Amino acid sequence: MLDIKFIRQNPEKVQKAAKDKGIDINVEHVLELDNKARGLDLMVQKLREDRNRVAKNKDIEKGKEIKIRLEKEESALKAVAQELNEWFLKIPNPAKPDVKVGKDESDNEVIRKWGEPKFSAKGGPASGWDFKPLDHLDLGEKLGIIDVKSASKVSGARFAYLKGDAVLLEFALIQFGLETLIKEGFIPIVPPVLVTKETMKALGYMENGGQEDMYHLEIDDLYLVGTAEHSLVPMHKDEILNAKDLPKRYVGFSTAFRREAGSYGKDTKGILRVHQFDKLEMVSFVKQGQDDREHEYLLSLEEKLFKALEIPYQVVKMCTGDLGFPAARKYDLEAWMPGQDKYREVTSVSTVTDFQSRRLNIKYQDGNDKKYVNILNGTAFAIGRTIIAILENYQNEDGSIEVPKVLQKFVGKSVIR
RNA sequence: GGAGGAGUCGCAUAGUUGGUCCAUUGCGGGAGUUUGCUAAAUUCCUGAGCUGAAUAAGCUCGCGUGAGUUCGAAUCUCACCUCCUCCGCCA
Repeated sequence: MLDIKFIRQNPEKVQKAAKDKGIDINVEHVLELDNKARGLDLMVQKLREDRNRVAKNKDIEKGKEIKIRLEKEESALKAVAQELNEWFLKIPNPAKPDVKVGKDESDNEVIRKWGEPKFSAKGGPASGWDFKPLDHLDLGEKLGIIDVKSASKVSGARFAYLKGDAVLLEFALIQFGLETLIKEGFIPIVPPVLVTKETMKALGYMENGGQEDMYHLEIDDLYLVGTAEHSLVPMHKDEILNAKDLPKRYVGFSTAFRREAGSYGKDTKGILRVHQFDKLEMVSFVKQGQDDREHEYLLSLEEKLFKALEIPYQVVKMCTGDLGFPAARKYDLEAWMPGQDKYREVTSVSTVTDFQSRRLNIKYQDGNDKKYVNILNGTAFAIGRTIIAILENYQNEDGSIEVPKVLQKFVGKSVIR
């Protein structure tokens, strides 16, 4: 949610920002409702003033008269305020000025690359590789560490069993990620994975069809989180943090649940796109105006982790059309995946500025002022996809897998065979 | 699931025969003054908004949430939510 004052003062800016994100809203209509609500509010306040004065004088007759008028105005105000709120919440967070205006992912920009893509079709055997790489599912099945078939019997499509050394890899990634981030001062958290509808709404993910991708438990009206962010960010709902305690950084470990509605037929092979996967997620709460710096910091940590794994990647900066509703800027880190001969998204880091903290009412006390915090979130490891990248990049001709050096002490071996 | 108890302006507290409560006090936080420093003393400010050029003045709302009773509710009624204690069940 934006500051209504900001919308009053910059209606055309807000309108354009929504358009850039491909979201259809009518700012003028919102301002009309706002105007109407303010007029009614003024009248209601005046009547209440009269009422209070009359009550003090114990003028019962006059009080009765005011009461009737007040009830009428109050219900009118309530109706307008409700309609206003409905439209108001549909206004997306504008992108930062440095974000490129674009329609969809085809307009995203690759801003840097790291590492030499192995097994690249372009470089091919010429670059020293004399066998054709397998994809993660072929490797995983050969090694007996990924089982999609059994999962489909038990749970349906887009689920998987990780077995044996894949499980060791998962826990190694978690340990390595935690070790790295705890050194940076992050507080580790295991959060709830079920949250209320109010929480999801407050996060701004129920707008524009966002609820389509979340599992909903009807009897209890609870939602399964799509990422730990969904329960980490609202942890401080309705709180006033101390400026001294900022920045506050958390690293959460949880399972993420996604319906993947609308992605039928896309990435159906293996565990690239599944309904359930585990994830290490970073969330930062920072002071106003410090989100840009924090954004670069979180991105640098993501890069640090993948550099440590020695997996080639590229950093992609999202254009306005690919940002999502609450984000003001977003970077994806795409790891090289030889099985597909392309880079695929493995992490994502966004600043939502004060968009979520307004709805969630998370402030900090800075001197005498109470200000809304800026919130950022980013992936440390999406475990499943990181395992894919490891299997495919570290494969040998015989189908065995070298274990990345930094993970060896956690896996307890240097080769998976 | 059952029985009790409780939810007050960052934290902790006072206030329930309805009417100087537009809510007490302490701590924390902020601004200033004083003492050479550390530290302490002391004054003022410290819920959210609205009208307004205004750091002038005034007003409204706010005591878990939402309804209701009333001329008037933190105080009365109802529903709901959350937390605590005990019992039952269970990883």
